[in-house]
Amino acid sequence: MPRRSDARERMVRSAAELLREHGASATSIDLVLAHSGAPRGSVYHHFPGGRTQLIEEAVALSGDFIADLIDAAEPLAVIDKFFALWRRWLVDSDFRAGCPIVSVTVANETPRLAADAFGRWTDGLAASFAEHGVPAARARRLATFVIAAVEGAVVMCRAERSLAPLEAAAGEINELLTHTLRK
Amino acid sequence: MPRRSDARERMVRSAAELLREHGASATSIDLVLAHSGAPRGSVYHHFPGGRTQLIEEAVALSGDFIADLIDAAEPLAVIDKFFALWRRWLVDSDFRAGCPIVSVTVANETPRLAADAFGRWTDGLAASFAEHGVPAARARRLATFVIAAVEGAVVMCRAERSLAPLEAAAGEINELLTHTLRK
DNA sequence: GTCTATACGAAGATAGAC
DNA sequence: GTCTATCTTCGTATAGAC
Repeated sequence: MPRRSDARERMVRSAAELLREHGASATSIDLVLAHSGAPRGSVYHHFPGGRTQLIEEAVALSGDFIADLIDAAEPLAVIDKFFALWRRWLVDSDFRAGCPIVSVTVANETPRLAADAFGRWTDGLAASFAEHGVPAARARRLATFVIAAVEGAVVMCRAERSLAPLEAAAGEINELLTHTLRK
Repeated sequence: MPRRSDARERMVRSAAELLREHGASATSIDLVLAHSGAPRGSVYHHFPGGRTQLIEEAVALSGDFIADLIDAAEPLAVIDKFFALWRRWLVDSDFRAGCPIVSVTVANETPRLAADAFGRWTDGLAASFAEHGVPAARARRLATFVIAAVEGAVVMCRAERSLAPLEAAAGEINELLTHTLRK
């Protein structure tokens, strides 16, 4: 028995995982409880805002996690880590899990927080490109493009149950960046 | 009053539209009925397979629609039509509607038909690239990459309520293709 | 912080009348 | 082809005891 309950944190983490695997509308309180093992009785104690608050916190957590991953110096190293993360999530879930931010966006839930996450990722990647000789405007366009390509590739990987689309994106993007970044 | 009922077709079209705007899990029979104006009483007459069959037909219809659009000769013309379609769908829906195939994929509904749709789009685009001097293997990788980038950009556009991500993808892709295709 | 009980609506699906 | 129940399950949310 934990010294103090960690049910709240487990619920947020479960919600984030369920968003990735089942989509936003299917991520119900019941499913989160079953997945996290948290007790029903304290849901509205921990989340007075109900399901909405729970989803919002899961989106914020997921956005932060990837934003932190992107905040590194070397652009090509950042890209590598980015692709490695998606490769792992896809394979570990047998191609059932994708991006939680995409899940809430296509369900038109928490659009504000989704835009926030995409914005921070873009900022981080663009800064990394800019530090390596790419003009600011192009750096931002390139960062947006890279994130879009990866997100789209992840969706295609899930449908096709194969890493091929992600590897296609990795190949094309590496080639593009090799020619664009100042060495 | 129509000579024979067109309720069935209206339901499939409504389902496709609702998939784009509300996601797969939220596209309920009730919502389709309200949107299409079709009568409740004949749902299981037209769709003995219930909601599953209705969603499947909507996915197939949407997949066909875009596959037909892609089956054109000139690669750059195809890309232009592809981007124009998404631009229009995003703006006309005030950034609330995206790709129905993405919707069913992130909800893990009808994965077979989703893979089918992506596959046909990829085939069409790759064939177009190959006819213009791109080696077969690269043509396929490039086609996958382009579709992934567009799909990801559409999701980002919805979150940010802006066409910027789609225009970033359009710019980068046009540049890439200009250098890759045989003139 | 956690429990049980409960209210209420929406969902998918079926049965039988017309 | 369309109608009106009706069944069952699941969803969010609240109330009050412990």
